[in-house]
Amino acid sequence: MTTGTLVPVFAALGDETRWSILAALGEGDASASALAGRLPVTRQAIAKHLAVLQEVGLVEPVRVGREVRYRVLGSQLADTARRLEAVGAEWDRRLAAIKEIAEGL
Amino acid sequence: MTTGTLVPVFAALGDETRWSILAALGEGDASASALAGRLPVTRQAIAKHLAVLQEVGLVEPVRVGREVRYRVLGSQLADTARRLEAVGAEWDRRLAAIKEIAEGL
DNA sequence: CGGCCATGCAACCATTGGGTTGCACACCCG
DNA sequence: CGGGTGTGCAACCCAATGGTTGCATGGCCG
Repeated sequence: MTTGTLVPVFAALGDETRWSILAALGEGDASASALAGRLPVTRQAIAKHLAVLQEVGLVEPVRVGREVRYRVLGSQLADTARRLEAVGAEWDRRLAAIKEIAEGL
Repeated sequence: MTTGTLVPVFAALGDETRWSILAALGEGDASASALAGRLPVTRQAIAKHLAVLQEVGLVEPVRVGREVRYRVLGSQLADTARRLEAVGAEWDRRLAAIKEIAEGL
């Protein structure tokens, strides 16, 4: 049910490079070029990654002079975590109920 | 840091079809063939998905007679959720600290 | 104990997607 | 005000992957 816009977020989180970007941003906002300096990929590749991260709301652009810094949004991560936990709990609950019925209790 | 074996789980969760499979399993264990009955994909496709879901520990095979039912493991989902939340909280904390410094407080 | 039914494996196809190079543009700083 | 620096856009490449069909296999159930 609560599957809504959740899947794209996981798709975004299912890439190692994206995590390095997020980790780097976790130490302070940075531009695509700056990130390209400390990661083993091109600036353009990073730009693409930042685009998908922004699209799912995990990151936010901030114009500073002529560059565009990106800020990681931990709150979105926390939100996703909560929704994920809810789904898992629901399945556990339902399966427990089924198991009880199956065991004839 | 805690990036360990987390990414593949998200990659697995980043697919709509896989979620339908998980949702279906959430209503009770089922075999690949049974799932193929209620989903608009081939049995073989489902088998592949079940393989990747099993590999990241989101699902568990259970032999029943000559068929192989699959059980969804909500606990793994809950665990993933907790780890995700921890990472998000960490980033938020660090960024808050940076912000304070930047503001010269 | 024989046939049916579910599984497993393999080859193949099309699309997505991460990555690159190259170029155009825009903007700020000196 | 001019050139370097940072962005954006486009074309292209290759590997991964979601999906299919087809066939082989193997184990229950009647």
